[in-house]
Amino acid sequence: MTKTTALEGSTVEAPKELQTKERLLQAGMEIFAERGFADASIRQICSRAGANAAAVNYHFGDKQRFYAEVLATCHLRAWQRRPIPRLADFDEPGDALRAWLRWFLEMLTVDGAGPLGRLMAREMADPTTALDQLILRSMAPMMGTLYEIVAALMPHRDGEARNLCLQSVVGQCLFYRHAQPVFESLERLSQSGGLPPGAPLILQVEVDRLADHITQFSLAGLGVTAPEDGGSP
Amino acid sequence: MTKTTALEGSTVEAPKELQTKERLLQAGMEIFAERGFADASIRQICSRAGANAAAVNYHFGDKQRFYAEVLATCHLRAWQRRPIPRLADFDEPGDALRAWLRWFLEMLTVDGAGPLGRLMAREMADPTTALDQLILRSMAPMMGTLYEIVAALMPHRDGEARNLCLQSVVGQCLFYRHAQPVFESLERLSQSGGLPPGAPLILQVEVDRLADHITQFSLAGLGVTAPEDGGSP
DNA sequence: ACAAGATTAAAACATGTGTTTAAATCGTCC
DNA sequence: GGACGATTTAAACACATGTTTTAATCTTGT
Repeated sequence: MTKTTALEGSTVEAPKELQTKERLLQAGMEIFAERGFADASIRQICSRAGANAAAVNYHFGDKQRFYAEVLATCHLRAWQRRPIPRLADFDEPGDALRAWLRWFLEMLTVDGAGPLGRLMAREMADPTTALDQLILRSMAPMMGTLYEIVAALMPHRDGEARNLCLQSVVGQCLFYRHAQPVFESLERLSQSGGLPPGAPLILQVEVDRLADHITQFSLAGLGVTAPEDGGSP
Repeated sequence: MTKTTALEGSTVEAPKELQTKERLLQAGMEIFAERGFADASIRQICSRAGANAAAVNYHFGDKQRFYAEVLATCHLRAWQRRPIPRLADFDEPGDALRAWLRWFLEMLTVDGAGPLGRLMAREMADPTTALDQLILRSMAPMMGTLYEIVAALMPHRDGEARNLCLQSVVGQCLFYRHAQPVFESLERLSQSGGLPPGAPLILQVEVDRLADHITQFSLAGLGVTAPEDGGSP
């Protein structure tokens, strides 16, 4: 099926073919995440990978199939780096919710966690033909595990109420991915004194504090607990 | 300052100059909203406006300044079509929150309400040089009015807690703009039977139901009320 | 009616894109 | 060592883009 006819049983640990293919995938993840599918140029990707401009077309066929493979690689590595927390792993559904939120927020906003979050956001902003694949492979399982947690937290409500609450939870997280450019622009504006005095300054927070806040806010919204009054210790 | 040296005191109600300039702005709003700044081509915009390919450069200088003017026009028309609900207009802060949410959701997701919501989302997904302008002119006032409402609803909390809650409220709304392509793709997938049986089907809801849900969820999250148990009548 | 200026129109320019082609290079096996 | 296939390289192709240019057309004031 595949075209790996040569260098199959070689004694060398890292064959050259996988070398540049791997470098292309790495560069593709970076640049597709930075610039999006349309704005990322094959020449730029090949340049960062230290390969010729025709390397992508040789190894992957065309830009679209290369992009699809980049998405698949992203998904695979993100999920094997840290598996998604499931309801069955916890005694209390509230703990499962907090763990899920921490996992989701990290994937979305922490750069070191891989570019899957950025690529998902880009695919939502302007979809390509690879959106269906991304939904089936990445998004649906994430939402499925969260739905189990939400269902355990509100067992007496019907599916539509659960879906609305699930979306309220997910929306709070997605905000911190989509608003990142706004944060940066606000920081820039506030340094140059271009902000009106009355405007409330929105600030970035660490993932742990975010997960704690969204957990409390959502548990209250779901009707599980009354929100704690604390916050400033 | 401006270059309107001719046709100034004409008796004609709709001078030709404003005709094509207005048509260009209209087509620009549509196509920039559909395809984003980079992917929208000047030729396509001029074609939809029934103008020559050089019309944009003649009337606005270049693509960037044209885009900035489109954003400004969008903002102006969206806000004069329906003013933003303010805290002072309501007796109860909860009513103000519900009205604000309804206004924000409509701007974000209802096509007839103008393309400002789409353009804001696009500018967040991959920013251009016009993001600062959009923040100062459109986003900051929206968030300012919401902050007043949130502050009235949680008078005993500090600014950081209020900001976190504000972002939780905004995130729930933004979800329904950013997830729209996912909704459409899910609908397509479910019709072709490509969805696994266990996957929870996320459905679109009307703006009024959304506003009600987010109001209840958020009031509970803010610690104002315990969420009602009802939902299915 | 005429002339001046604003507006349109068509064509060309420079540039960047994805992709293909053809030759050169490399690695491996007989 | 030499030959064969996989890989890399450089060049070219076809096309789309934003912008500029030049001439034509329209509008208006006198």
